Formats: sequence, C-alpha cells, structure tokens
Amino acid sequence: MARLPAHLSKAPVGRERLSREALSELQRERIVDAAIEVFAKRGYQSTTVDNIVSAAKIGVGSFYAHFEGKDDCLLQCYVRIAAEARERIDAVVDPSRSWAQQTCAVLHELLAMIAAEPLKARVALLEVQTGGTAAVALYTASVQEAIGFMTAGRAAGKPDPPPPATFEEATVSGIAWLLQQRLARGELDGVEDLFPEVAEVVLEPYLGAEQAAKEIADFTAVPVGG
Amino acid sequence: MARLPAHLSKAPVGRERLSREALSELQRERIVDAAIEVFAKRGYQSTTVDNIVSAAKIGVGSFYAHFEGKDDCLLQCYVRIAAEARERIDAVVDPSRSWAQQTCAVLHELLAMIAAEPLKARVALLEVQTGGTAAVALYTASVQEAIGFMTAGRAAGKPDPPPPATFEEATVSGIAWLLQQRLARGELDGVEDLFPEVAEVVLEPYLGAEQAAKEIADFTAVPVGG
Amino acid sequence: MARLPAHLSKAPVGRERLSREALSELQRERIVDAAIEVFAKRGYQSTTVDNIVSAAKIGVGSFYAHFEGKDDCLLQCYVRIAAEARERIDAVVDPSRSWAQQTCAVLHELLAMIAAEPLKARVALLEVQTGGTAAVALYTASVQEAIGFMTAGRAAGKPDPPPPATFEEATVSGIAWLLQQRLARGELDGVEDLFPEVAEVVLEPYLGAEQAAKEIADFTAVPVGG
Amino acid sequence: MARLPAHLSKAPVGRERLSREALSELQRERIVDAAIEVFAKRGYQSTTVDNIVSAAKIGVGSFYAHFEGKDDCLLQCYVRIAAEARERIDAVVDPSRSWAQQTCAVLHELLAMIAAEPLKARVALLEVQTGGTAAVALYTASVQEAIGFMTAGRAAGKPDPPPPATFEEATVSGIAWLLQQRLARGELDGVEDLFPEVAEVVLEPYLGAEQAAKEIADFTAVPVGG
DNA sequence: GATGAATGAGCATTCATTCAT
DNA sequence: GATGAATGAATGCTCATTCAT
Repeated sequence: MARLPAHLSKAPVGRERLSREALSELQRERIVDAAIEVFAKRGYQSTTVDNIVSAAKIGVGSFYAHFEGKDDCLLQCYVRIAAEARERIDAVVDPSRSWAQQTCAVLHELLAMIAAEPLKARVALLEVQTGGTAAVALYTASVQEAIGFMTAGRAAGKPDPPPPATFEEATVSGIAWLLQQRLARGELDGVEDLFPEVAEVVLEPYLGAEQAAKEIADFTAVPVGG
Repeated sequence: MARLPAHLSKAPVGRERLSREALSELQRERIVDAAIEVFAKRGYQSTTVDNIVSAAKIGVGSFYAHFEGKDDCLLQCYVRIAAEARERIDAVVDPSRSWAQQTCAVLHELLAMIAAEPLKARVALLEVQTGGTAAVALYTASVQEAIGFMTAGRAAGKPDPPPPATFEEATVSGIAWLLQQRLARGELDGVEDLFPEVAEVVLEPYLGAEQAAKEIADFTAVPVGG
Repeated sequence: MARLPAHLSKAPVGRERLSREALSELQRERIVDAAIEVFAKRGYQSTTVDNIVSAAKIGVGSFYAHFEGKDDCLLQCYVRIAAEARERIDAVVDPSRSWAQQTCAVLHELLAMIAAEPLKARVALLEVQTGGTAAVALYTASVQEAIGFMTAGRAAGKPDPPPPATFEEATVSGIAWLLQQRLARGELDGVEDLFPEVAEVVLEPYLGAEQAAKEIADFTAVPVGG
Repeated sequence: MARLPAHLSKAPVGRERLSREALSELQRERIVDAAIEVFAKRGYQSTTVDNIVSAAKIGVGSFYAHFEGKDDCLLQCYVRIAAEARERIDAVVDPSRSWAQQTCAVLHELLAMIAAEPLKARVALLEVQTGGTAAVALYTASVQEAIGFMTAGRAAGKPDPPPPATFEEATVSGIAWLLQQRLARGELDGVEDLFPEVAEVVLEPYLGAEQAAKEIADFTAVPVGG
C-alpha cells in the first residue's frame, strides 16, 4: 500500500484510531529525540526551548502541546532513556543465572549503551542533575533501584564480615560518577574496556577477589549470558 | 574630644595598615559568606546576583567590584571553602603516623566539617557542579588530589591482588556522591556517624577487613590522632 | 457568518500571499516609523530601547525580533529614510535635462522633504552621526554620492580656473551642516525658501554668477522640471 | 629657592594665596589635559568618569570637586581648547593687514593647530557634538564667530553680485565638516597641505579667482603675516 | 582637600510562554 | 492540530554620583 501524506492518511477508520492516539505519540518521540541531542550538546541550562524546537523542526506551540515546559521535556527525555535502558538490560539478564552473572550482564550492557549512545548517557547521567527537583528525584530513584539490585549480592555471596550498610550506595554512586566524569571529559573511547574493572569493584566485596575474577572470566567467555 | 586628621585618628598602629588593604578583603569575606548561604539554599542556577546582594546587604556595584560575575563568585566561594577545609585537614593530619591513621583523620574531619557547616558542604560538593567549566575544573582537581592521597594506600597495604586501576576514582567519587545525596536530601543528622562505614569502605580493599577494623577502632579510641 | 479555516478566511487572494512574509515587514515599518520619531525627539544616545518599544506599542521581544539592537534599529531607520529620499529624488530628476536643472531639482526636492518631514531629516542628518561606525559609514557614503553628483558640474560648466579639489566636499558638507543647524535649532519654517541661496552656492562656482542666477530662475518658473 | 613638596609649600603667606587659588586651577588643568586625551581616544559617549580619573591619576571625588559631571568636563575641555586656539590665532593675526591676509593667517594657523594637536582638534570638532545641548551651543557660538569674521570679507571684497546670505554659514560649516571628516578617518597627514584649497574656497567668492590666488601666494611667501 | 568604597537607578537583552490565526 | 509572532518579567551588568573617612 502506498504511503500517503500524513494529512490524508486518516481516512480508514482503523487508521484513524491509530492516528489520533499514536501519531501524536510519534511526534513526541521525534521531539524527545531531538531534545536529547540538544540537551547533550548544549547542556540543559543553556538549552533554550527554541533550540529544541528548531532541531525538531516544529513550532513552539507544538512543543507546549507535548510538554509542560523545558523541565518536563528533560524529564520525559530521562524517562525515555531509562525505559530504553531498562528494556535492553531486561533483554540481557537471565533470571535463571546467578546474581554474579546477572550483575556482569547488567554492567556490560550499561557500558555498551554508553559507548553506543553517549549523548543519551550524557543526558541521563549528567544533565539530569541540573534539571530541577523532579528530574533529580527520578534519577535518584534509578540509583536506588541499582542499589537494591546490588544489595541482593549479600545473599548471593554471604561475605564475612558483610560490607558496611552504605557500601552499595557508595559503589553505585562511585560507578555512576566515574562514568559521568568520562562523559564530561569526553573520554568515551574504550568505555567498554572498563568492564573488567567495574565488575571487579562490584563483585569483589561480596565474593572475594578470587571468585570475582572467576565470574568475570566466565562472563567474558560467553558475554550475553547465553 | 578633638577630631584628629584621618591618618592619625586610628590609635593602634596595626589598625591603619589593615584599613585600605584588608577592609576590602573583609567585605569580600562577608559577601562570600552570604553567597555561600544563598547558593546552598537556592541552588546556583536559580540564585540571582540580586539575591546575593540582598543577603549581603550591599549594592550591586559592590558585588561587581569584588567579583567578575556570578560565576566568579561561586568560584571564590569554592576556593574559600576548599582552603578552609584544607587548613582544617592539615591541622588534623599527623604525617608521622601511618597512612591508615592519616586517612581516618581526614575522613573524620571531613565528616565533621560537613556536619558542622552543611551549607558550605552543599556548595562545595553540589552546587559547584553546575557552575560552569572553571568551577567544575577546580572541583575535579580536588577530587584528583583525594584520589592521589588514597592511592598511597597501595604502598601502605600491599593488597594482593591490587584493586583495579579505577578503584580509587570510584571510591572517592562514591563517597563524594554519598555525601552529596545526604546533603541534597537534607539528611544531615548523623553524618558523623557514617565515619566507621566510610572508613571501612576506604581501608578494607588495601588492608583487608580485619586490619581495617582494627585501624578504625584505634583511631576512634583517640580521634584527633594525638 | 461561518468561521472559515485560516487559509481561506482572508477573501482577497492577494491578501494571503501578503500574510506571513509581509505582515512582519509591515510591523517592522511601524516600528521604524516610531523609532524615527523617538530618535528625532530624544536624540539617539538618550533614546532607550524601551522608549522605542513604548512608542511603537510593542513588546521588547518584538523589537529584538526585528532588530539586532539599538544600533541596528538606527541603521534601518537611516536606510529607510535614504531609500525614500532616493526614490523621491529619482522621481523628480529628468536625466534628459541639463546638469544645472537636475541639480536644482535635487536641491529643491531635498529641501521640500526636510520641510515636510523634519523628524526624518533630523535622524538622517544629525542623529546618524552618533550611532556608531556602521551608521556613520552609511552616511558618509551618501555624502560621497552627493559629491560625485556635484563633481559632474565641472564637465557641465567648464569653470576657468576650476575650483580646488576639495571644493565639492566642502560645499556638500557645508550644505548638510547648514541644514543640520536649522534642524538642531528648530528653525524649520521656510527651509524651502533657502532654495535660491543653496542653489546659488552650488551652481555659481561652475557656471558663474550670471548663468547660475538664470538657471535658478528657469527652474523656479517650472519647478518639477516639467 | 628649593622646591618644596606640595603639602609643605603653604607656609609663606604670599605663596598661600597663590596655592589656594591657583593650585586648584593647576590641578584642574591637569585633569582637563587628561580628559581631552581620553575623550579624543575613546569618544565622548564611551568615556567613563573612571577613565578620566584613572588617566589623571586622581580620586573620583577630586573630579567632582572640579567638574559638575562628565558633561561639564567636556565643556571645560572645549573652553580650554577654544581659548588656546583663540590665543594662538590672535598672536598670528595682524589687525593692520588686509582682511584677506588676516583670513589666510587664521586658516593657516587653524590647520597648523589641527596638525600639531589632533586630539584636541578631535575633541573640539567631533566629540563636542555628542556632548549634549550646552556643548553644542558653545560650539555653535564658535562657528557663528567664524561666520562673523568671514562676513567681513563682503566689505573687503565688494563682490558683485554679493553671495547669498547663507554663503558664509555654508562655507564655514563646510570647512569645519571637511576637517572633521579627516579627523574621523584619521587622515591627518598633510592636513596643512589643504591650506591653499581651503583659502581659495573662502577668498574666491569675495575677491574673484585671480585676486584670491594672488593673496594666497603673497601669504605663502611670508607665512606668519610678518 | 583628597580619596575610593559603596550605591542603585537604569539599560540592553534573553527566553519561557501564550494565543490569534 | 500546528504555527510563530508577540509578550514582558527577569537578569546580569555599567557607571555617574555620593559621602564617610
């Protein structure tokens, strides 16, 4: 079937239902894509609504039809990136495998995503910090989730003595920071090569150096957890 | 009492020397004090020069006589806080003692400072991040210095196997982040109680769990390293 | 009456074409009109953007949508006035007639314009001088053009001996100044009566007193060169 | 007698009278000198009081002790330059000589002064125009005086027919303009070489080309009117 | 008399947001 | 639904002027 121009495509009723609901959603996606790029390149604070609007090739009015304002747009960018990341990570984590292998898979995928889409990473890790209370809250929630996941390692590794209560928080934060710094400095090449180190930092306290190294080696042998 | 010529009217000789040169410096200090509070309470980005000026009870002109602009003001706030921190830490670190004890002293003093002056901590750890390139560079330098200090632990503890290359970076960043989060959430009570945990996170990888615990216990017994 | 879709609501076909493109141009004209008046009445230097904005009854933002700043606004005022003047002069000059008659026509029209629109004259002759390099350059170019036109009189009149090289420059400048002074002093009444004198000052050196007087009399008899 | 430092020189009563009155006057001269240079180099409008104060190496307070404000300072600069010019011209004009020779002497000295002190010329001819009503009025008065002097040529030359009423105004203005333009463009080299042309423009209408050339030649032979 | 720190009104400019078309 | 012209509050900053020392 030939592709019709958008303003004529509404005719078929089934299509219509789709149009109303999803056409708008499609447009929003387009804007979010453009916004992510602009936020990443100019920084949140010095991005103007006009910058986004120009990049997305829409009118200002359309922007405000989709977002409550600049804050909200950043929020939605974050939500989108987080959802994508979540999806990719879920696709890669095999719940039947050990916590250590799952952790390796998560970390590996995380680094792969950052390497593949540094602009998104920059928005999700860096710019979100300057986007006001709501954005920071969302980010913090993600960090908390990661902390939760990591804390499961205590059950898995039964470390003796157990690390202090704040250990997971410090570690997750530390890794997030590490990645931010690389992004801020533009040192993106080889982000993936950080995997062994990062994995070691996470696993060692639970499993001990020897076992941690073994798990990492195992994972590296068959990366996607297959 | 007869009015004396200006240059004679200030009895104590020392006072006069102070006048021109240092009176201005005193004023700058006053403004920096006010600015720190405002930056901490409103956030750097949403602080206006006028906010600072009102808080410091000076005219706008005076502000610009002391600072090149808002950026420069934040910079000077950071420099001031960093210098103070450096001074306090130097006062507390006894170079004749072991690396572990020195580290404990640094961490303990750091937490004490944060607990005592959370506003300054917030500016130095949080707001400085959104203050433009120069401010971030300064902050990064401080972090690097801390990383350098921590790396000295490798020689002290001779851990086998040694932690990965990025370990120190991740740990320093992690702790900075941890503290930032508490500050951001306003969870300041008990910041000092974090000392044992934080110290453990730092010492354990170099000294092992047992020895780390011992050092912390030793330090806690005679805090200021006396 | 039923509400029509926007693109049909403007009955005359020609109107629609005008809309987007020219409506903005129309607005700019309105602002320029207002700006000319304000510049003339307050002087360029002590005119604020706000003065213009108030006079034009627009928002500040609209001003900056049309002009790069105050400088640019003056520039555009000058360009507009110069274009109008050029148009009127072209309409009045008959290239088939003698240089002397053309010169009379130019001078006469010039004086008529000044008499009719003293505010524009004031901006074009006076305020433009204080409007920065670009504005002065434009003005200087106009003066040079006038000098070029006048120099053609050497071929027409074959004066013996010829006037000195700087004669035309001094004369054009002198007349410009004369008119400026009258404008500055507000002595605008009867500017047109200056025509015989001004024309004599210009023509005499090329044609001699007698012939100059004759040409002026001829012109005055049938002003618009008909 | 040895020169004492200024603050000790008041002792002798006679000196004291001088001090009070003239010391202040001397200071004012120094400031005016500095101000002329600054006005000439930066333009009146973009000169700040601070610029002048720095150049004159005085405090702001002293500036306001001598001048009512920036306007007044320009005014006094103009007055000073005009007085100097007047003095130099008076020194060079021999009232016993013919009007033509006196005119030559005036014009020659004028050009010499401009060549010798272009900064002063720039202030007196250019910057004074942007210095507000009072300054312009003063300048206009000078021009009027020159017009008066020139009009005396009518009696001297008995031109037939006499030039139009505005002739002198146009000529004086034209020459002033000519010189301004050279100053504005920085084309100062050879300003003195303009003398023959300028003199011809002024003399010719009264004396006719032949006689004018003769007077100029006579003057050039023995320049200073001796 | 001289100083310069302090003042704050005033300015040009930006940009998030609205709304008529 | 989409557009973008118009808005105007808000901001950072300058500089003429004052006044306590």
